[in-house]
Amino acid sequence: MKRDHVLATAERLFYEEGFFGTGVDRVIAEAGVARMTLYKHFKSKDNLVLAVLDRRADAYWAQLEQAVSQARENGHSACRALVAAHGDWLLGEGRHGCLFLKALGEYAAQEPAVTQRVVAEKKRLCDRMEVLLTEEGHAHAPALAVQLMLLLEGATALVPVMEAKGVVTQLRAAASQLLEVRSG
Amino acid sequence: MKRDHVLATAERLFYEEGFFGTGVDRVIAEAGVARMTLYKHFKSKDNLVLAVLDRRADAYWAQLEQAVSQARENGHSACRALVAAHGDWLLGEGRHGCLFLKALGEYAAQEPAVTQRVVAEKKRLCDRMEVLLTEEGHAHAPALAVQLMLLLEGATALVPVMEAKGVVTQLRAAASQLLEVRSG
DNA sequence: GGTAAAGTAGATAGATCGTTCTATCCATGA
DNA sequence: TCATGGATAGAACGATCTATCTACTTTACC
Repeated sequence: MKRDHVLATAERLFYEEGFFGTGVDRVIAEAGVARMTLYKHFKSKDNLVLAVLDRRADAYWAQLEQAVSQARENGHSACRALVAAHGDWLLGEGRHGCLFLKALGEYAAQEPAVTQRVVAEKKRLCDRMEVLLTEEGHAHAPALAVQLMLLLEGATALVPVMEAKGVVTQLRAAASQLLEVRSG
Repeated sequence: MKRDHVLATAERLFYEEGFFGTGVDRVIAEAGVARMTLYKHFKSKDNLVLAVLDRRADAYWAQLEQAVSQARENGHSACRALVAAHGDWLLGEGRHGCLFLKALGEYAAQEPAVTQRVVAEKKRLCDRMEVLLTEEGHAHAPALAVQLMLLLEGATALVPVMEAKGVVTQLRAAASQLLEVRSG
């Protein structure tokens, strides 16, 4: 299907050059499809943007949940696995920061659907973290989940402007420290 | 001067609605000045963007350094004061995240001067933190500075999508924990 | 082999973008 | 009083934007 090819191309361009900075002409040129092909699958650019966010979230969560499953099979901490998987994601696909926050920054004042989608995405991650923390017997799981979110989002934000490997290293170190103190 | 009024208006609009999302027409309309007044003070929109970043940095650093000075006068930890001041900044002026990273997201692929400016800004904060940590006798100051940066940037990134007061509360709590462990 | 769907190229519309230009207004100080 | 210079409104430029339309070609399937 051309649909996913357009989607993949749009995701890459939006991520590298911004949403407003990437015109529809650019997307179809790089995807090598006709303009009407794009508008057949997505009724507007806003619609395409939302579809791109969904695609990105799917890939991210697939990587995260696989790491969590694997940790469970090996009897390792799922929380640590999640943090580590986020770090891996950043090194592999996160060079330009968080696509969701990027979308929020450009569309917040103009497209409520984007705001809603981004808020839901971050809540999902925070909730997931909280569940894992609770399962592993941490006290104050909600507060600790927010603290770990700070580290994850901080790393995502800094990867574009600092040395990526160093950022991820310190992400793991700091998360370890926050997890140590309160765990049994 | 009209210059600063244009600058203040542009800063607000760029921050709330994005750089590409805010046209020059919008800036001059909200500032209540003529088009040529803007172009007399700023030779292009890109130029205006860079000036807005400088203005924003000035306000941010004034607030931060004042807190550091005050902490020193009272014999308190300057590191903690810096973290706390960043939290205060977020609650007051940080509703929509980091203006610099927002600019990076929109202009990175297109205007190298913006990238350079943003990288320098983040480096400045990290270096400042490292100096304060060293002064207060923390071991591994460079690594710890990055870890605290993760928390600061994470809080900045999350304020737009989560409850702001909770985010800042956990920022302080997590920073306390990272600072406790290694301090004498 | 024929039919229906999917994709193609390209023109087009209408809006908005950043930027420049002109012509007019109004304040200040000599 | 008059000149100078900054600010004004608004027209205009070419470029670019999203979106639509038409007409033609390819693909896939019964």
